[in-house]
Amino acid sequence: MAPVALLDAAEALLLEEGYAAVTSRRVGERAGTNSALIHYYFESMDGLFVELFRRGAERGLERQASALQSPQPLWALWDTLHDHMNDIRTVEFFALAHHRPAVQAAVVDYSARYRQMHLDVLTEVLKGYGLDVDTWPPVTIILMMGSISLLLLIEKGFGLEMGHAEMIDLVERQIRALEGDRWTVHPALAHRAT
Amino acid sequence: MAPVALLDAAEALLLEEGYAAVTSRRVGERAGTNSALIHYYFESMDGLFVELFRRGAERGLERQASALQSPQPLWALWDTLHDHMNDIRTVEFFALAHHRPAVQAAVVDYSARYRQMHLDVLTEVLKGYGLDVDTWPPVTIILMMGSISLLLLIEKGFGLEMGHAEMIDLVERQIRALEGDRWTVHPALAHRAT
DNA sequence: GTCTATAGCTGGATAGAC
DNA sequence: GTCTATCCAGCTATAGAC
Repeated sequence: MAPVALLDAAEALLLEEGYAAVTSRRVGERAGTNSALIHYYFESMDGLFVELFRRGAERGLERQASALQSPQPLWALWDTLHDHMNDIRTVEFFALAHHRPAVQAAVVDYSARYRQMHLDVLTEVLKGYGLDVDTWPPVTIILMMGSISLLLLIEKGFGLEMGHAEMIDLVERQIRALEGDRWTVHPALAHRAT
Repeated sequence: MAPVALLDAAEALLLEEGYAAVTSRRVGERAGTNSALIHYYFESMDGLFVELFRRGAERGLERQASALQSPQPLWALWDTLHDHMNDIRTVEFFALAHHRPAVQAAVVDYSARYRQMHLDVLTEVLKGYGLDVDTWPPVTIILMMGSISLLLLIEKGFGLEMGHAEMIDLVERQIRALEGDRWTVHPALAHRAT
């Protein structure tokens, strides 16, 4: 029995029922074993949650780094952000971080690394497009795309879509103005949820 | 003993320690009584959460309606959104909604009412400012201000502020371009957190 | 209305056999 | 490594005295 089976079980529960359903008993049961193994491999539930977060964040970081090498990095970033599974994970871990300091530390750590990576790549790209970076600093473009897509996904998950079409249209018009029409979905994004 | 004391106790726990700390025992204890009264007044924890959400949402709706009557509605909206307490409430209830259908229904209901109210007021205001509403539909302005301020508050709560200064500066430059310099903080917002 | 007491679960974590 | 068994704590909800 490998610890990865426990992480997979925990992830499935997190996505399907929220973090409150991720209990040692249920994770053990879902992995076809029992709760004692969680403490053997991860010490505590805190350890399990942190490890689960790290695994997902690390995967996301690689996927985005790859996407940003696309000939259309803005389209590629916008498309990676539209991942419903990633969004649920994000919301659940934001909430978890509120009362698990170990989780909060991991969330902050990876959020900073995401932002720095986006910044490193997009600063050059946006300058290359002739964007006036004094008026529109690259980090604001990143923050806007991230915050808008997060809110839209949360609301959509609740069945609330008032203004979403207009918002998506606006963002895509801005991207188009900088980067031209979207050509193809980057291979690294081909699996993304709609 | 009035049920409002139980709501106050529940609210304090929610803001201080997150929704996981809002248990019938702790709410009763904090209100100086016991858990049985919660079931007497609210039927169940679901009932308590829904009522707590409604009370906060109703207050917020009134406060924002009042703020939007300011001579500078955009500044007023931007300022009301910068309320840290409201933000914690929002995040906690988003997470709660994920596994309490009764809470989700209330969240969706009030979110739609907020958006509609913002839209009713700002559509006229923005047209009055000469904004090109075909390029920038009012609902997109509302969604952008809401999503950006939410993400900034979440991150700030975690101690992550990379790019925040630039983002705030950008938003405030856009508001200034439409509505001029901020003059005074509207009275209805004077209590807001920084 | 408000209390105490308690039923009935479910949780995290550990001890100890194999 | 993996299991069963178990401790102890916490939860929601209800019954019944006052």
